[in-house]
Amino acid sequence: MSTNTKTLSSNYSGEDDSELRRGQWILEEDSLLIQYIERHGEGQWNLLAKRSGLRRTGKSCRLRWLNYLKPDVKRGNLSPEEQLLILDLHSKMGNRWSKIARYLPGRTDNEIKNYWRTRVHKQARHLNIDTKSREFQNMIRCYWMPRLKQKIGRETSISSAVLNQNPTISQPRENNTFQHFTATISPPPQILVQEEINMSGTMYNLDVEKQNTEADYCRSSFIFPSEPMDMSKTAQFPECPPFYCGDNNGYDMESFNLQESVSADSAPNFPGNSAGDCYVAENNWFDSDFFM
DNA sequence: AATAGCCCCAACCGCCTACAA
DNA sequence: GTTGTAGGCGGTTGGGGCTAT
Repeated sequence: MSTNTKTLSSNYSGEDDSELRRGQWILEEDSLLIQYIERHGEGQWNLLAKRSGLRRTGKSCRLRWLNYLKPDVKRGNLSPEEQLLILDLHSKMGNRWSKIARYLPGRTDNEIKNYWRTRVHKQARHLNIDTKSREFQNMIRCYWMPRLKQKIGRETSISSAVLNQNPTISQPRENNTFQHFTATISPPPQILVQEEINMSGTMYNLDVEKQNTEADYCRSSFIFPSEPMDMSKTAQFPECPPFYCGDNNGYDMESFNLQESVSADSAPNFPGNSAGDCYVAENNWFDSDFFM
């Protein structure tokens, strides 16, 4: 859904000048905003709203610019790597969308929040689990993230195979290879150093207010076995362990299917319950340092 | 083909904190 | 201490597109 395709509405020029406009932005408004920012820069949003000729609140102008018009805003579906990073960062930061967004260049806090509320909450709904519950968070860590890693690993091996078969093709340094992703993703600038977290072999300094129990929990060995992560092992992942892999809806989100796979009641048990621990441990899916 | 229902997401609101004047 | 502004967060809304019937 792009509001960029909208054109001047019939009643736009005829509206009462004293009234603030609301709702979808139109091309003319976008142009006005862009031109004003090109001349005067960002900031002073209330002043901008008055002087630019836009009949919008400063806040609305700011949101429109930051979430949509700013040149470096990335459009389109989140890659598996981005999804994985969101899931991981959310497990550490909680709903600190803007902070999470700093680790995903070009993605906005609103986009990440929408992703979380639509895709992730959807899974929780299907499983009849509260997203704030430990069960759901462990579901994400034990199944969802591994599946994303598996997907990333598959893509990597496929692209490698293609390259091997076509040695004349020059290898692009694309972000759809997990190795490249982990090697190049950089911590956001100007982040306060409060906590160091080793993520994918890179030390990140996360501005985490609370040293919450989730972060501690993430480090627990039964969630992340202690053996070093070997991406080649992703091929050993069960193709569809208790998951239903359909319903992609054009996104990379793997879905859980309550009926066919696992329900909240029958799910492998989580912390404090050995069944789930064993399941993960036996498959040895993670490395304890991989996302920490 | 029509339409009802669902999904996604841009945009909004209200509240909050931080900071400068 | 007060006020105004910017920015962040959580929740919500509404429109457009898609899908199932």
